[in-house]
Amino acid sequence: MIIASVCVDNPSKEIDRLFDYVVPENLKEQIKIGMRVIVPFGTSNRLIQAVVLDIKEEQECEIVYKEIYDIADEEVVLSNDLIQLAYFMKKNYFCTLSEAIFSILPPEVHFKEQIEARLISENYDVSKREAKFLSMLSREKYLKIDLSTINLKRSDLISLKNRGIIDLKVGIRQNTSKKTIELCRLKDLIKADEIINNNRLKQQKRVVEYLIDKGSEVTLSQIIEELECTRSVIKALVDKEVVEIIEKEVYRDVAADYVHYPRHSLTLTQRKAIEDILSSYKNGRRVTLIRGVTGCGKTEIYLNLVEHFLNQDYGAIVLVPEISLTPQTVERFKGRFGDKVAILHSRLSEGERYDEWRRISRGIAKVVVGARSAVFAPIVNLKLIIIDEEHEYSYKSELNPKYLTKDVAEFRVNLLDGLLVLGSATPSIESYYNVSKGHYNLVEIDERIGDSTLPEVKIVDMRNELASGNKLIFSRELYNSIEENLRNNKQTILFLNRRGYSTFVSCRQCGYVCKCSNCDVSLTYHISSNTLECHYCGQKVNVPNLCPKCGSKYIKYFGAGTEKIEQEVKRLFSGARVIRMDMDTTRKKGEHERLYRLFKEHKADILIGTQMISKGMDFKNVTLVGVIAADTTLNLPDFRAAERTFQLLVQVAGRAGRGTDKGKVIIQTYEPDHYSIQLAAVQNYNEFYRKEIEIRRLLNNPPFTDLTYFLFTSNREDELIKVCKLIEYNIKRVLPKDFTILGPTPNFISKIKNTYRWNMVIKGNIINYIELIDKIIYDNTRSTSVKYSIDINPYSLI
DNA sequence: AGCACGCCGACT
DNA sequence: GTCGGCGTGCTC
Repeated sequence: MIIASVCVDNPSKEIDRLFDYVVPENLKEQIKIGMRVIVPFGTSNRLIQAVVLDIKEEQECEIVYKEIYDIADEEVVLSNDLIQLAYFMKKNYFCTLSEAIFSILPPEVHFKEQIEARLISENYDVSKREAKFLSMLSREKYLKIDLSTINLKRSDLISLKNRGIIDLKVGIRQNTSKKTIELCRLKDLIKADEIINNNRLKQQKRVVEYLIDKGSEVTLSQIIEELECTRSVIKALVDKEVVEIIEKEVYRDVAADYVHYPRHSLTLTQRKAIEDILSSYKNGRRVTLIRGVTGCGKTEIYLNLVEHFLNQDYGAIVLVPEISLTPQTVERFKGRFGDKVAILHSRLSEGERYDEWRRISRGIAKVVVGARSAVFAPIVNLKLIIIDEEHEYSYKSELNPKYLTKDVAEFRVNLLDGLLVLGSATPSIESYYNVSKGHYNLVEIDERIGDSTLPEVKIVDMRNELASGNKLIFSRELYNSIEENLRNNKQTILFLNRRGYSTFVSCRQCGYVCKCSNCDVSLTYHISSNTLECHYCGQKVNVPNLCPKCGSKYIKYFGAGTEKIEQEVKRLFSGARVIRMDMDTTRKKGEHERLYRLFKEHKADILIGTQMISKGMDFKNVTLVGVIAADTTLNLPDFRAAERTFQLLVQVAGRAGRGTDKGKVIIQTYEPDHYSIQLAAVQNYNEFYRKEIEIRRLLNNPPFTDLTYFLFTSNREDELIKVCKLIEYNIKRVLPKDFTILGPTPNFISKIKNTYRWNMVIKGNIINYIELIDKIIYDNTRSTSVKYSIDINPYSLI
């Protein structure tokens, strides 16, 4: 008897183990490790998907195993290296094997069980509820049943079947259908001749002649379009067996319209960088970090590296932070490698992503360009992974498993003897630390491509502005520069990492601040909707005319967001054409690209935006970048605040002066002496690293230790506190003395959507204690209202 | 996580 | 007596 051990698609901790199934006779030849199968599961045998992880022969066994219902695809979906990756993730990220496996597979291949029922006997004795259901059924044919809309449970249906009242057909339905096109071709040439010689059938004759002329298969839609005929003409020919229609699977084309992107001649620096990377790879170095200033031509280096591996028939993965934000990168890769490139990002429809995924796994696409999850792409013969802007926080998954893309990529290249290239102008402290320890090879590039030079950066102390009587959001320096830029017909980018109009609304008489009723945060005023909005739960409320607490009418708006900047710009610089890009203006699909192109084509003079405009965008005509408030990220209670501020400022500054004209950057701040602002202004990464790494060492923060962040949530505050303390006590007993446990304490945002939040942080190398701690937390929360999430080395401790 | 089973109170 | 609410325990 052949037994297959499978991992079922169920994220629950309770069943985080393999289950054995008998492989039926008809599947014995086809079944392989890494295949997706459908199995009956649980007492009611509902059908779910699973992945085969082991196949073994067993002579006799005491347990009666169930049989595998069917295979889900013809091919293996999880290659051996990806299976090993799943185990790696389970071991490192506090997640179940199922969570790991089903985040490696594309999410859209999920199955839905489909139940159909038919009435077979009307002589029944049933309950009212059952009778109501039976009245919907018919004797003649099976009807699809949606369990969520009827008042019966699965077991009730089975009971009806067992009593001989209905018959059931249980099957599965794949959520994402393959897209097919209809191809038309000649079937019978003699009959075709008859049609041509028959003068009465003018339209049919045209179709046949057209097909003969083309000499091969033509799509149905093409015939209809070109001959301006209808479907019925072709249908008639099909009925006469003159032509036949075949359905062929097509892949939805994700970036069909690309223009060829020619090979650029490389600069000496670029050539040296490539040689360095490849020779260190030959010497067994798996990882190279490129630290290159913004605008130094990293993409061209990536393109050449990919080409180098493609020439040897190896595949590559290129990761960029949230790809839709950088249409340029897609253009370049598609333009250079054409159909060999697959694109994977979050804004693809399910069908599109599924198609791209299969193009990859079948080896049709050799290169994938994508966001975070594309690191799992089943590239055939994978040898190269590139992570651009490697420091970006979007490379850390916020969902379970909370993997760091770089770790996954490193695991994969180590397994496949491949090469990992990390690129950034401001590498993460962790990565650069790996360089200093000799784990990574380093390539540094300090010159920009062509004539463009690094912009001149000015730091403006906003305290002086206020002291000099300037109450505007813009300093005099920034104001004058914007005006000058408008006069010279140059473009300006204004950056502020806060959306909305004002960040909080407060009463000047009693100090009351408008807060969300569901969350522990202040509400943001949005002028476009004239409401107060909660950025955590989305609640919108009307602005009070009078203070809800003291009844005074001195309600005032404090703090500026992008909406306010937009309004101020329009007020102060009348005639300037303004585009605002933030979550509110780019929510609609395609809106992001539209605004990007508008600005690129110089249809606007000033671009105002949040984080989303800080990376990847390349505007030649931008000579001025203004950072409205550099301190917004600096003062958060987070050990990475300085690093994030530095990175953000360098990235934003890099948007200026990418063309021939020298750029200018103005950074407004209330803390002009802070080292991350000072060093960002002169773009001195090395000095920043030296300062920052010392602080990390002193405070024992990553990369010197692991930080494990536990978030506990519940809508019952008292129980939450009790459980947290209990967990802390139990963990303290098992962990060695060199571990530090911080907390448990209420979270920075102590309540979201009426759910209370407490957190706890453990400092120390935790990897060997994961299972133990996981069990303690699981046991202590099991029969309570407390939910938890665990994150190893999170990007933010807030 | 589902889902069934089983025990207990409410109600035609 | 039957309906349904939720605590408990299992899933090859």
